[in-house]
Amino acid sequence: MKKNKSVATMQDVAKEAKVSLKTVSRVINKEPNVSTKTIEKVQNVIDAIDYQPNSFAQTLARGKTKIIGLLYDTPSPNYISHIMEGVLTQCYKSDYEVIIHPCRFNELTLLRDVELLIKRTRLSGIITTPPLSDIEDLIKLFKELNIPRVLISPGSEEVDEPSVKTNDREASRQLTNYLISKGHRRIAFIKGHPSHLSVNDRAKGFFDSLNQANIVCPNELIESGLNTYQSGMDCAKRLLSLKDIPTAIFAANDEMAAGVIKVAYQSNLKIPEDLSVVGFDDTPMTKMISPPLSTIKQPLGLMGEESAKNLINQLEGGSEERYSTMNSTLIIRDSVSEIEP
Amino acid sequence: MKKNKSVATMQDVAKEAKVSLKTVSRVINKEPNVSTKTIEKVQNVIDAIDYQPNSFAQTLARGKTKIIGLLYDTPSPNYISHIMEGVLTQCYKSDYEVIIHPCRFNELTLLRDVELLIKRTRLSGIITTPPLSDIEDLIKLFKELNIPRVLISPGSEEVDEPSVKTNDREASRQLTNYLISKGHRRIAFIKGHPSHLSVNDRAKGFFDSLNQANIVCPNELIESGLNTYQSGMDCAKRLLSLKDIPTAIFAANDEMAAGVIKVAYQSNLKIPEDLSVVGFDDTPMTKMISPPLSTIKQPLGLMGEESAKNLINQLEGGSEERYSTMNSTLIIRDSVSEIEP
DNA sequence: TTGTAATAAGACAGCGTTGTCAAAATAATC
DNA sequence: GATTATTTTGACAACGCTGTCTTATTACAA
Repeated sequence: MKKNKSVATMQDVAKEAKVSLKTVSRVINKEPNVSTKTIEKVQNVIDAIDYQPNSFAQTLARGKTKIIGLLYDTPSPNYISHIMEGVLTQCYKSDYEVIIHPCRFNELTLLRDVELLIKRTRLSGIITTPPLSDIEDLIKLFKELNIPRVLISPGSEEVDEPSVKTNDREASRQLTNYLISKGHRRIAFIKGHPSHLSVNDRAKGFFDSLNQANIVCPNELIESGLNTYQSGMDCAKRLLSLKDIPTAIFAANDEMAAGVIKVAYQSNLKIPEDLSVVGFDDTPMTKMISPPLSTIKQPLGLMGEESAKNLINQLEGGSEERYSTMNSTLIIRDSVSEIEP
Repeated sequence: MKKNKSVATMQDVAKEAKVSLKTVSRVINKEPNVSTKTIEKVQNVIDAIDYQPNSFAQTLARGKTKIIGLLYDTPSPNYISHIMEGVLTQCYKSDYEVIIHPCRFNELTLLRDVELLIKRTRLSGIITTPPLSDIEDLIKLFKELNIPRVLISPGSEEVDEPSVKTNDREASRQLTNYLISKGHRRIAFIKGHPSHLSVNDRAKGFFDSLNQANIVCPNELIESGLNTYQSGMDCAKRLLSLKDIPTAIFAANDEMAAGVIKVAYQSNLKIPEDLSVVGFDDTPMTKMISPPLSTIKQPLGLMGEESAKNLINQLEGGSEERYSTMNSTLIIRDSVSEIEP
């Protein structure tokens, strides 16, 4: 009586198909130099007994893993889960596993944690999301460990690292153009968290547009938030207590924009009649607040897919472009009104 | 010249510490019958060369994995990311890996997909989130494959499966009590997606409360939505076009509640003055809509931790309770007003 | 002391694959 | 048809660890 509990192994296939182990291995890995007759014979047995290769044995024998680590620092659930979705989709296709790893930006142990993760799990490649993509020490670590990587939305303009970016600056410029086209001239901007460089690219687009239209933006109209609802409220309070309040406020993310709207209502301002507001990210709640927020949408799922594709390409020795830029798009809803200039 | 690129192996440790492979193995796995002197000696070497065991070799040799699969069906990003956080935390402590796997509830291939996942990755255990926790065929599959599992929030009252539940029914009752205590008598309820059983537990609590207070709820006040913002709007439209509209609406989740609020505003009803609204889930946006929504919060992170704990306990042969119930809590904000009965 | 039990350490064979190299089968050449 | 080139297959040793069994060492008793 054979052992029957455990899963089918390559031995079983080989015996059943009357070929050697190696031949089965060849069929599974689609290696060349196997006659079509043999392929068919082996494949039939594989299908018949529903054989699945043991990835641990494969990994051990090959001496390298097929695992990608996705590092994130608890940004919004919305952000990470869409990125994740894309990464998973792509990795699934190429037969890679994904290990999701939450990090803490501020922790002293971050570098050591990541180093241990890499060594322990033998990660073959890494994808980082903001704000991790901007931690120089982390990138230095990757270089030292010589581990392939892709940075999602790194903030600094010139990174010499494989990365997936969005044209946030351009999108931001367009959104500002839109405000200007609606007659707004006194437009405030609420910047994002100072250490989230990518969010601050958005400010650049804002200024691009203003410059282009020859509008000067007084300092009092530039606030700096922390990406949170609360900080949006704080900034809005300051802006709305100005003697001459802005006619429109552009917040670097939706959460802060929601804070602005809240404060505006508290000050008995109607939106968009008395104040126009726009955000950035197209988080689900933007549809649900009143009025629905005009904003900018990043193709998060695609960005995830693209980064995985890029990384896998590196791992498999492909030679495709290592930098890509994806298009964010304007979502126009009801939070902006036309005013007399 | 030795090979120096690759990572340190147990061989290296053994050689350096002048002990056998097996002894190193013993130290690493904290097996008994090693003298403290040897332990120290070996541990020093391990620390010195920063040795990390190769988990693939371990897995292969042990014949079983330390991997947990987390299955989900793209519910709200908020839900899954918090559950995930808890699961990861717990697994990290116990040295388990986690594979996150998105499923499609409706797909015909679901069962086969999951079966392949299990076989391919040699999952040692599985955690499911709603609505997957309610798919009987899936649970049957788990039984057949004899794979340890924990269901998060299964809908049916009596599941004979290890599970982590919340006292949603009770919380729901309390929230309804709260509405009643504020003078509301004509209260509408919007049920959730028919196939999301767990969401529908919430209706039960609603009726519990009404019965207890001897309030009869006419059928016209019971609507059935699909958990989405849009469906909340649809239901609200019907409810608010009744000749005698309710004074309060309880939606089985926040998204639908947000839809209700939207429609109420469109109908020029003020909230909470003209209509009270409550939701369920405490999604982040509930704080950001106007008025902030009263709702119920599930301890998602803890639920994740608890399920992982439960599962790992099963895997390691522990004998703790396999069913646990966690407390959801009322979050009272500003979406309910007191009315004259 | 000597013998015996308990404890500590080691030898060695797998675990299920793949890589290397050699052997066998087939095809191509003269 | 014999010889050589090419394609197809197989034997066997890793990969880095753990489980089992054996041997060496120490502790304990008589």
